[in-house]
Amino acid sequence: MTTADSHNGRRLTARGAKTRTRIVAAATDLMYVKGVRATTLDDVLAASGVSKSQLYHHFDGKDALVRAVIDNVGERVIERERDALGHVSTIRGLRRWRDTLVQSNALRHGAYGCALGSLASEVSDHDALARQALSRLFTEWQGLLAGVLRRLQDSGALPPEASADQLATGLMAALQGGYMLAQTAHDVTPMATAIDMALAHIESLSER
Amino acid sequence: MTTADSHNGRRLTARGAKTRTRIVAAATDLMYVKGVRATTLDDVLAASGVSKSQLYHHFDGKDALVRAVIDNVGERVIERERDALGHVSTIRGLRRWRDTLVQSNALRHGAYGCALGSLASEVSDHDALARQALSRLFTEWQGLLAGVLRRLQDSGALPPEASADQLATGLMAALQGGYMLAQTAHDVTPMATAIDMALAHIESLSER
DNA sequence: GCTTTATCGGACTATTTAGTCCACTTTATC
DNA sequence: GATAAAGTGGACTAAATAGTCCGATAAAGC
Repeated sequence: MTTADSHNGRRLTARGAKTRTRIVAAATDLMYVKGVRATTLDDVLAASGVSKSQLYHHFDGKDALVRAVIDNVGERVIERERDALGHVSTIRGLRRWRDTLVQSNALRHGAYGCALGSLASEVSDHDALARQALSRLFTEWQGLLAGVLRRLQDSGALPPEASADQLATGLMAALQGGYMLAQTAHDVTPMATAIDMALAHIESLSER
Repeated sequence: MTTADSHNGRRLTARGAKTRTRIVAAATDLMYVKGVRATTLDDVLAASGVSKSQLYHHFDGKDALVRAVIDNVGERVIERERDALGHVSTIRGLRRWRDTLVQSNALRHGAYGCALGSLASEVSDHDALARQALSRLFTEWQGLLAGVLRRLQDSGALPPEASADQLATGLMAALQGGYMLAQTAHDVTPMATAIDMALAHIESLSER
């Protein structure tokens, strides 16, 4: 993703790369807990212990930094989900995936929501490039879910006439909507209930 | 809801009430399309044609104004949903409700999301009072959905052992998650798919 | 009418925040 | 080691923005 760095063709020394990473890491954390707009560049500077000129040396401005954060969060989420879903081929495996997400969100009482989803709702109506990047990430994530569903079909645990893509969309919506309700209620229960309903539906398709 | 007005015990003349309404209406519109944080008080002033002293005369500050906007949006959404859901007692009625929401959102290519959901994700990590107000509104909205489901149970269209409350939570999550995915993709399809899956699940419970 | 209170306009202040600039240091390359 | 480019610190600027204040008008209550 080249949009995030303001100096594409430039040499980047190990020292520079390290600073850039520090900036993005600090911005990622801050924007997750405080929100994008509430996180000021000075906040990022203070948290990363970097000077202002460095930030503008590595990024064209706040929007570019936000896009770098999106890339960073996206990479981490996709990697996490690839590990969690890449080889799942049973309903039970899908339930274990659910348990992991719910328990991890329960630790914070659902307070911060989904790392990607929070970014999406905050950034969508401000920066079209960022919105598109997030859209691609959601698509990729959904693709991982669709892969699981197709493996279920291969093993006969899900009828072949079911649309894996549509079910994946529904499952992702349940997950994201659940995150949002949990965040608003400061209670993880609605998230768990929502995913459970989606999984129950998928499971029920093979029992008819 | 008394938290929104800074002068609770005070007299409020018809003129004053009108001004207050104008302010809230303008703020509601702006915050829906621009987002809460991106909407400045000067924006609200310009859009409502009101002076700054008036805004501070009626509200303690921006947070109080946001809470008034939440009350306003909440009232309108709940009233709309009460009209749309209050007497629904069939699956077909539920599908008509779905069609209305999807079509209305399709007009804007899903660009702005759910009026309540957008507020929720933006405000939750900043103002606890606002978050709680939104949480109550979601609960009330879900209650309307649960009412429909209970009427389905009364008429035998849904088995009595199903939990109307949990299904309502799942349906609301599908709706909100769908709104969010549609907003990110600028395409209403994922929202339609997500609600359809939730409705298919509800429908399937009576066919087993 | 008279008094009080609500309503109003808009200039003003203080602060925050994104973004600029320049002198200086480190690192890579030949 | 000389030179150029990357990296760095931090003061500075310009603009945006929340919030204050005061003088004035309109409305209400007696």
